[in-house]
Amino acid sequence: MKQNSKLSLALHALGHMARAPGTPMTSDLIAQHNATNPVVVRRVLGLLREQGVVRSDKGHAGGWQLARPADQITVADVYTAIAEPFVSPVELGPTTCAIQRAMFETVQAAQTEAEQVILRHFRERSLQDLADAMDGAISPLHPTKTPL
Amino acid sequence: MKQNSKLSLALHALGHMARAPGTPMTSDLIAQHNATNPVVVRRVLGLLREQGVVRSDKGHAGGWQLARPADQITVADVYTAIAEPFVSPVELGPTTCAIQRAMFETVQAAQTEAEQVILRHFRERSLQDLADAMDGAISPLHPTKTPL
DNA sequence: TTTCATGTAACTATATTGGTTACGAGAATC
DNA sequence: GATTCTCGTAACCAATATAGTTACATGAAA
Repeated sequence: MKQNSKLSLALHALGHMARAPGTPMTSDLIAQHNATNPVVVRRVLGLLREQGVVRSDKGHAGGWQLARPADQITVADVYTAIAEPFVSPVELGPTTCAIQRAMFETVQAAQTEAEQVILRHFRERSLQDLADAMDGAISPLHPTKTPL
Repeated sequence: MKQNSKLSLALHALGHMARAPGTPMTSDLIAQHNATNPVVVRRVLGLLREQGVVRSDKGHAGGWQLARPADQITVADVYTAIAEPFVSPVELGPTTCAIQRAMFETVQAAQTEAEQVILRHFRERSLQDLADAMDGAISPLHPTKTPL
């Protein structure tokens, strides 16, 4: 796995869950599909469970599945559950320097708006949209490939 | 120094340079002001020199100064010279999975627009704006504190 | 009771980042 | 010309963050 890997892992796994509602996926299976470790999968999906996005069950026929229909879960739900914003805020220690404060304000304003843009994008995408990609259905947000 | 430290260091230093045009600042002085090391300062400002934002001179009365007037250098110039975008693109290895590709497109679209937003903000700010902050002048982008 | 699966702690491995040391080169001063 | 000041850069070290791994406990179904 590489960077931003948690979100990739989560979205990929949930996308597949969206295609087989009611059929739990095991951490082991997900790990294999993503060239990683079951424990890592549990760590990531555990964050989603805390936010009520997925549920997990132990024992035979156990595993992970969506907590509600795929069209009622947005990419933003997953993104915020991961709790790792793309733009991590700059920090400003105690300073008396007006230049530093001015710089900080500028950077922070840009970062805040950037993060909002990301959330806006992600709110417009459901897991169902991702799952539909497998049927060759192209999302309305990329009309370039529309059949006609 | 902490995270995003390069940009902070650079903007802080250049902000001060903007207030004393023609007077070079040494790496040593900048390092002290930022609780870091002269070598680190040279590494960061070296990136800016490559992009023609600052110049450096050796020997007595040497040091760093702006390569052009402060009102002709934007925060975006500095930001891009640092070459460390706030939103680092997700990577997608070779995959045949349509869900992964759909996910990748969604994330990438959001990231691209977010980065554009950041650049737009930064292009509207010059080093002169930052320097003016020391005179109590409040930037037009934060009219809340306008004297009246 | 065995097996399957998650839950979680603890440790290890690796990558990134910044800090440090060391040495070289050019420019001004003495 | 020698000294001093400054940047330029390579090489190494330390700290941090992230993911991978092992180990063991818990709960549920067969």
